[in-house]
Amino acid sequence: MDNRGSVSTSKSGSKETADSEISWQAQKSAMTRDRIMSAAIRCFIEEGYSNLTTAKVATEAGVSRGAMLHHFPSKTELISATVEYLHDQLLEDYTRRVRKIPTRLQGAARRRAGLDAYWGYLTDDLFITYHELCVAGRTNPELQAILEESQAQFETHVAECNKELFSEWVDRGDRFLLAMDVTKFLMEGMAVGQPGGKQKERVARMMDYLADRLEEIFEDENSSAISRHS
Amino acid sequence: MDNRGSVSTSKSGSKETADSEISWQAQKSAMTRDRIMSAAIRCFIEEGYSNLTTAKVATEAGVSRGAMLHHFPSKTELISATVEYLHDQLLEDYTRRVRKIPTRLQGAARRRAGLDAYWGYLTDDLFITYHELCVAGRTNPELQAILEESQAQFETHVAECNKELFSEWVDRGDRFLLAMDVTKFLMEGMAVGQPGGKQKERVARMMDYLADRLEEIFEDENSSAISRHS
DNA sequence: CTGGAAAAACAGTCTCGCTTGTTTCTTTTT
DNA sequence: AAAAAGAAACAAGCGAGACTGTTTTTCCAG
Repeated sequence: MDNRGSVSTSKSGSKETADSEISWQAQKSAMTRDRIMSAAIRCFIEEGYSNLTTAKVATEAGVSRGAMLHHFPSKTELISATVEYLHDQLLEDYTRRVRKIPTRLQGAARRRAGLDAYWGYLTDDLFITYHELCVAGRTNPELQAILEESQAQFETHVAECNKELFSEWVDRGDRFLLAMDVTKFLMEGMAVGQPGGKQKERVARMMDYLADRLEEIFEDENSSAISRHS
Repeated sequence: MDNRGSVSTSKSGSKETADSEISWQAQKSAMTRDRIMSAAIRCFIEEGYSNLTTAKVATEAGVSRGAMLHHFPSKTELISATVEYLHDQLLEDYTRRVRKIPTRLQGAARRRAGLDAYWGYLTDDLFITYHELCVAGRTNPELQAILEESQAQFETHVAECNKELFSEWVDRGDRFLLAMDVTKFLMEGMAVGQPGGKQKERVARMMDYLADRLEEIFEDENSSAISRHS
């Protein structure tokens, strides 16, 4: 809830009340929390959800178990906090990838770059971890509750990003939603599905196919190709 | 390896050597093994991979822990055997769903029924469990080894089934593979992805869209709609 | 300003419960 | 009688969280 992100380390003077807004102690506390949550994510990535222990996280973070238990009284609270932290990281990651698309790209090329950005996001360790947590959440009510909250929030944010990326199409109503769903499901399927052979070629071909379909969805003239079922 | 599937329970007489091929004791042993592996799958479904304990499986199977350890000397061996068992169940499940499609359905209607069958398969508990195991396998080498083996085998089998279902199209080479990949990735994406709101409507719309695209892929006349990138 | 009490951050140890796998014993089948 | 199946008690390891002690920061009385 109180999201005091990463703090700047202005630790030199002890008495200078320049940053009197937030006390030094609170800054230090926030830094430790961040270190611990980052460590937890690394542990998730390395060993998976089921093999996570508080001792490993503490070691990875470079703090004692006692210190960690001070910040996160129970394992559950640690995981909860880490999920929220991960959620923020994911949002930032996606946003960064979208922002990185050069503005000179326009039209179809820009949209294609958007697809590639999304693919990069989906194949990143952060998303893999997120997906793993979702799977674990199926049999863990409290985890699921946390995830559901951030999921809705995230989908909204992605929709915002996409409205910006595909500004030409936002007023297309149903078609816009259809295009977003096709993209989401198809690419997530490739990202989380069981690889099988020749993964790279198949993905490349799918991306081309998908790009074509998106352009097709928004072609006005031939409406028949979009929905025979209406 | 030695796959003595489910055995028929002809337990009445003790001295009748009608089924002298396989001894009664071996039958009993196989039955107990099956009971235990089924119980393990139920435990996977109910509590997930990370919460599985040998004690729970034994209770669920209605045998003592000692008896279970007699058949499966370690937890690892239990899981290995269960994964193979699950793999067989999955194959059977998919085959049964495909076989259930009435032969009177032909052409597009038959293909659409094939999609629905696949969707049923993907949303069944068995597949959910399988996917969960795949996720867990990421950080568990020996589990991954088992899964990889059955994965390749499974994909081959599904391809066989599909050649039967879509016999009109098997000689289309690339397009057939493309169609299968689109189907696989899109539907798996819907099945394992994070639900989000209005799941049912979105899935229904996707299924219609997918069905149309498949028909489109195999339309000969207008080749331009299939691949602009060539 | 400043000494010191209060509070927060941090560290290490201990215990309890859970899970696994071994061992020993009884029952059933051959 | 021998071998296999099944049952139960036992030992060992591990992880979570409680507990106790130490250091650092804050804040206020003097």
